[in-house]
Amino acid sequence: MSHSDFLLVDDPSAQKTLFKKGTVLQNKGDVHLKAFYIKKGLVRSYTIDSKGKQHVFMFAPEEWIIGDIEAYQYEHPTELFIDCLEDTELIKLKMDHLDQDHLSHDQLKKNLRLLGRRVGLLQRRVLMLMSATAGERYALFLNDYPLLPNRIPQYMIASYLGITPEALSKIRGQKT
Amino acid sequence: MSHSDFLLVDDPSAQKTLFKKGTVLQNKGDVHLKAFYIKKGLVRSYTIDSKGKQHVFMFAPEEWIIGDIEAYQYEHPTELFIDCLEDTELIKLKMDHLDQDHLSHDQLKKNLRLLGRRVGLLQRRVLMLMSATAGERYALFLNDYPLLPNRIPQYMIASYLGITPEALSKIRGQKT
DNA sequence: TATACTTCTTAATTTAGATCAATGCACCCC
DNA sequence: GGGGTGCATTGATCTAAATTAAGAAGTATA
Repeated sequence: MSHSDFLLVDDPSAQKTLFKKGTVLQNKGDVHLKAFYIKKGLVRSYTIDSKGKQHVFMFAPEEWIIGDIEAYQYEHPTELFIDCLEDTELIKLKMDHLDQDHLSHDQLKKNLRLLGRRVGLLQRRVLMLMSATAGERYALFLNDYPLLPNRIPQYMIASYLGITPEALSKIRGQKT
Repeated sequence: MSHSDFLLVDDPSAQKTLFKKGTVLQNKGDVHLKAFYIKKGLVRSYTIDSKGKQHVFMFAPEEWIIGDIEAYQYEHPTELFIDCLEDTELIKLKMDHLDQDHLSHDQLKKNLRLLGRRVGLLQRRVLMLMSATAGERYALFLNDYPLLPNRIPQYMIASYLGITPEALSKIRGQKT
């Protein structure tokens, strides 16, 4: 599940930078988006719906890439906020690093594998959201990301799972 | 939203075939999976959960590609059934058509764009499943796929949206 | 034409999880 | 050290949608 096979971090257009916890990397409505390759730290993306409620779309720890591929592909302003949950060192990448002309055959193939894994992850998430109860969701999360729970506040995990913090708290309580 | 830019249908390894409505193209547990490019007709993929309930993962009408990229990427047997909702003419593709060595630079780039769109679609679906009410889900579906509802039984649309057929029926009733 | 599926609708009941509300703990900083 | 502010827990209520159950309407089969 690691993204360490992503080599484009050597891209000359890349700029490596350090951000404090809480820094907002992307706001809803932004255009000309970047993607972020996380060297160290933890970043998340989320939306705010019409009722003002936050929904975590994904977490990106070390070696992950985060960004709004949807907005890039369909060429509209992003719906996603992205911010740092920890002090984070990351590399900003141009979104078109995926399919730029100058990329080598091997780089394109690596990117295809990367995107394929992203599709796989999202497929699992969709099926989970359609069929799993709150308890099952948390179990799947623990299974998929055994190291993350210690680093993320529970209300954000709940948001990622599509349940309320209260519901998650109850599940964890009765699970002993 | 069309996939007409997918040119690999000229792949010499491709075999074009005709299937009757109801034909099962893929069973849960299958390995060595194919992908299917739909020339004419309508195909769907779905899972059956632990309680025996079906969940439609996606519909593929003309010019779409369907297959289990998740199982291919992570190299395990598929969870998805795939079957024909109409008499269907399709082209079977090897799964590694995505990143095969012999592909040209342009073909790789086309495939990247294709996968990028798939990621975008799934992102929207995830956010929808996390935040939208039953009514909102149906409205989004009508908006995204204005032509499909006439071709698909309502209980399958409900399944795709993550709601029951009864709930969808009520929504449609009071929407006049 | 009759018979049997399949799909859709409608209504009564139940339930998982949301919402609302109160309390308890940690950390912060000033 | 005292007073916030943010987060987790617990319990009481509420609600959207699931479940259950019946029947209606359409379509295919024989």
